[in-house]
Amino acid sequence: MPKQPSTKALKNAGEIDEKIRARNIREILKAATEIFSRKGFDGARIAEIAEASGLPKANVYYYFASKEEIYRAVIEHLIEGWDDAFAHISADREPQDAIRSYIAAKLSYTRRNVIESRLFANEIIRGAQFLSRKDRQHMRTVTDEKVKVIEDWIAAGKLLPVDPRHLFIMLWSATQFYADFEPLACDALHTTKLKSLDYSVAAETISETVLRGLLPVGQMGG
Amino acid sequence: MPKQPSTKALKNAGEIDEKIRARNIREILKAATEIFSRKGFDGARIAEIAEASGLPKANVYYYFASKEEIYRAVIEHLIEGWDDAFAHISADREPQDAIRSYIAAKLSYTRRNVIESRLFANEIIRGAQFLSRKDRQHMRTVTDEKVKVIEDWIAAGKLLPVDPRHLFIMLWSATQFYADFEPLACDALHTTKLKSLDYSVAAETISETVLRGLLPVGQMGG
DNA sequence: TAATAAGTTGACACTTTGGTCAGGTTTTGA
DNA sequence: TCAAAACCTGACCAAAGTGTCAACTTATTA
Repeated sequence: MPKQPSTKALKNAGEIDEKIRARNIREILKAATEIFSRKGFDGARIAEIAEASGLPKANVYYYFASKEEIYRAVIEHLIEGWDDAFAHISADREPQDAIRSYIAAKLSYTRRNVIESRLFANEIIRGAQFLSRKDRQHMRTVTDEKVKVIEDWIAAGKLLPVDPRHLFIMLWSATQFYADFEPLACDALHTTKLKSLDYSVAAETISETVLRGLLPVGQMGG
Repeated sequence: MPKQPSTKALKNAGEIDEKIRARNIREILKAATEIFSRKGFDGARIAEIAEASGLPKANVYYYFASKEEIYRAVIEHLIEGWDDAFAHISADREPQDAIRSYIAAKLSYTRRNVIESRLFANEIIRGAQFLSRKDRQHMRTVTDEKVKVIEDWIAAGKLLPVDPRHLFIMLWSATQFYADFEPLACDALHTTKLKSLDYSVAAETISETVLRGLLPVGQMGG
C-alpha cells in the first residue's frame, strides 16, 4: 500500500506545484466537510464526495480506506480552529474588552464558517464519538486555562463572582446559535436569512447583557 | 387502504383497553423518537424501529407509508411541548420571577427530555426541512407574543432596554446546551455525566447573569 | 532511459435497506 | 354467527451504497 507521502523535499519555496497527493486530499476533505455538514455521517455518500472533489470514487478510496477515515480526518481538521477566539480571553486585558472581543470573534468565526460549525455541532450531538481523546483533552486544557483567567479577574474584583465554566457555556451556546440553528434564529428574528446587522445586534445584545451582569457597578463603558 | 381510525366510540371512560391501532402507533413513535434522536434520519433503520417497538417491520409499514412519514409524525409530536416553558413569561408577573422560572422550567424540561431535545436540535441544524409551515408559524406566533411581554416590561421601566428576540435566543441557547451538547458541557465542567447539581448551578448562573444585566439598579433579589 | 513508485479508473462484488405483497389471523358489528 | 374490516407477517425485491480490484497511465529517480 503506497500511501505514505513521498520523502522528497520541496523543490520550491512557494507551493506553486502542489504535490498531487496533497492537492487531492485537500479537495476530498473540502468536499467531505461540506457534505458531511449538510447530510451528516450516514446521509453523506462517498460517490457525492467524490464527484464534489472532481475525482472518481475509486480514487477517493486510494487515499482513504473508508468513509469513517474521511470523517475522522475532517473532524480533526475542525478542531484546529476551535480555540482561536479564546485567545481574546487573556490575563493582561481588561475583562470588559476581552469578553466583548471574544463574543465578536466567536460570532464572526461561526458566521464565516457555518459549514464547519454545523458539522461540529452535529458531531457533538451524536455523542462526540469521533472526537479523539487527544482533541477532547486539548479542548479541556484550553478551557481550564481560560477559566483561570476569569477566576483571577474575579479575585481582583474586576468581575462579580460567577462560575467561569458555566459562563463559557453561556457564551459558547449564544454565539453558536445563529449559525447552527439558523432556521430558528430566522423565525425568531422575522427574517429569511441572517444579515450583517443581525450579527451586530446579536453581538451587542450578548455583550451588553453579560457585561452588565458581570461588571461591578459603575464600570460599564459605551 | 383501511388506515383510518375506526369511528367506534370509547366504551370505557378509562383507556384500559387501549385500541390496537393507538397502542401500536404510540409504540412505533416512541421507538422512532429514540432512534431518530440517536442516529438521525439517515442513520435510523426501520428494522431497528420495528424491533424496538416489538413489531415486525411489515407491521410498521401497515401504519406508516414511509420512513419520512414516521419522521414527520415524530417531529410534529415534538412541537407540542415546545412552548410550555414560555408560559412563565406572562405579563402579570414580575420580570425577575418570570425569567427565573422560565430558565428553570426550560432547563428542567430539556433535562427530562434529552432525547426529544436532541432530535429537535438535529432537525433544525439540518435546515428544519421537515418542520411544517404550520409548526413554524406556531413557534413564531408564540415568540411574538412573548416579545410583546418583554417590550411592555421595558416600557414600564421594569427591564433595561434589550432586543427581546435576541434575548430569547440567548436564553434558548443557554438552556438547550446542556442537553444537546452534553459531551462538551461535561468536558467544560470536568465531569462525565451531568448531575442535578450541575443543572442547579447552570440555572443559577444563567439567571443571575442575565437578570443582573437586565434589571435596573437596586432591583436584584436573592 | 529504464525501472519503480505513485496515481487513476471502470467495472464489479457484496451487503444493507426501504418498501411490497399475498395470504394469513383476529376483531368488530349487526 | 358470519361477513367485513382491521390487523399481522414471512418472504421477497429493487435500489442504493460501501468497498475492491486488476489493469492502466503518469511521475519520479537513479
